Amino acid sequence: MNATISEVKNYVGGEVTIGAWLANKRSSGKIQFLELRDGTGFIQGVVLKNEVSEQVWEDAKSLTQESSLYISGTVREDKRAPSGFELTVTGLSVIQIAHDYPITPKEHGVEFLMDHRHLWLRSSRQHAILRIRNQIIKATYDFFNDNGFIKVDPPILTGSSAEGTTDLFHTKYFDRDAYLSQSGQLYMEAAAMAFGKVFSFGPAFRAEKSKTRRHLIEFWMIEPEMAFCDHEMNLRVQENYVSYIVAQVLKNCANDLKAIGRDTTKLEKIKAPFPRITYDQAIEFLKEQGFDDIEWGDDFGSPHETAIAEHFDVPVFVTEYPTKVKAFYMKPVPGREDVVLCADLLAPEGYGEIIGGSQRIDDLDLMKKRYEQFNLNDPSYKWYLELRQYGTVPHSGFGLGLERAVAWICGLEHIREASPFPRLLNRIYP
RNA sequence: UCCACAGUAGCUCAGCGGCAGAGCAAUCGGCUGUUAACCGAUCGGUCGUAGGUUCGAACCCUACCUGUGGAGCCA
Repeated sequence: MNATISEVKNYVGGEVTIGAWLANKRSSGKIQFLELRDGTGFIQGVVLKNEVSEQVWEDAKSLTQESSLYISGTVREDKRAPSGFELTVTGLSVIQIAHDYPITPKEHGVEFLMDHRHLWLRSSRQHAILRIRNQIIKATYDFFNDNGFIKVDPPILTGSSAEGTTDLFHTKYFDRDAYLSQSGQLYMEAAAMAFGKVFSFGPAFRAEKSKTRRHLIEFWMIEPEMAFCDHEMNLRVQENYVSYIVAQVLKNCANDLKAIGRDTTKLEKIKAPFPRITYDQAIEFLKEQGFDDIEWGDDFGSPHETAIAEHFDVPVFVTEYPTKVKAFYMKPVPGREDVVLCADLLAPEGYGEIIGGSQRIDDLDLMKKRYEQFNLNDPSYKWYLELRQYGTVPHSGFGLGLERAVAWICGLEHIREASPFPRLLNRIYP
């Protein structure tokens, strides 16, 4: 019977054949222990010299780390095995003997592992992280589909920048200039005016020389946008969504969280509603904490964000930032033009901003004024202004960085492990 | 772009002015319950690159290259 390692528990006492790689091997004269992996899990195969043919014994002896094979054996429950099951080997067929596999069972440095990312993905730790990433992706699709959103995909190649602040990757669009998208938000606003509630999930590119544990050059972003939705409703969607993905990971990835040593008691506290503080209050708080390098009107630096987030053990919304430090499309707080209806969601444990969101300007005249202020009268922005011209409505949305969420939920030291093939400053290989 | 730290065997590191080292990996041998197995042996080097100081440089100095951490910017 062909089986995967994850299915082996259904065949106790029976004989199975598994396609696998050799993760490690320990031998002892007349007994060999083969640590096998097949992508679904790990199992130990036990080869006994006086119970198998000479050929099987010699083939087992020839196996090296990451050699590929089909292996047959009898499934047995065993308390000594980490998974509870072992395979008493009856036969094996070598596909390929691998020579000099670079990643050994000992420790390695970051540079070496990143150079071998295509092989590093085979390790149990990377497996656990990427399975949790997959669970977050699945939970994202489920959450938005179950709440009346439809997925609409914004373009990746664009003729102009969405916010004008960050550096974009430049490319050619036949004989014209084009850029890789840093955000699909403006397009999602158009989609929201067509479908009501929409979300996107796709790659974003930022050509910034950022070099920290929180930054990727290419990352995946989830960007919901909702018509007839104000700032307050927007925050509620955000806290419900984040609580949902954390709950789904806790429910469905217990083994993976254990494999990477995540303290799940910290995740169990992540339940909506989340605390909120205004920018005004945050500035006051920072002054009390002894920060003298920030004044009202400045955007927060990393140390400021960390100080605020450390004060809470759940994510915290910082709301109503000064108009001048935020994007041109954010709606001012009624009766107070100097701050806008926006919020950043700061993750606990120093993981920084995982969501940025706002209510958007719906007033045509105000948006025209912003176009003047931000010099957006280029024809490529005309369509965005027209969204306010033909049946404008209050609307809001946000963007969540997938890898930052993965890094936080997994408790990773660095965001690079949250992406299968991370693009970092000076690294586009493999 | 700026600041800090680091490049020595395939990998992780020690050596810090006087003979180039260890553990792991690899290769060979031993062991019937191993879990990063263990034990013995063998193999393994342009000390990042270029220049300088010195009787003598892996070690001190200068420049460059590469990497890592951080700042700014952001999700």
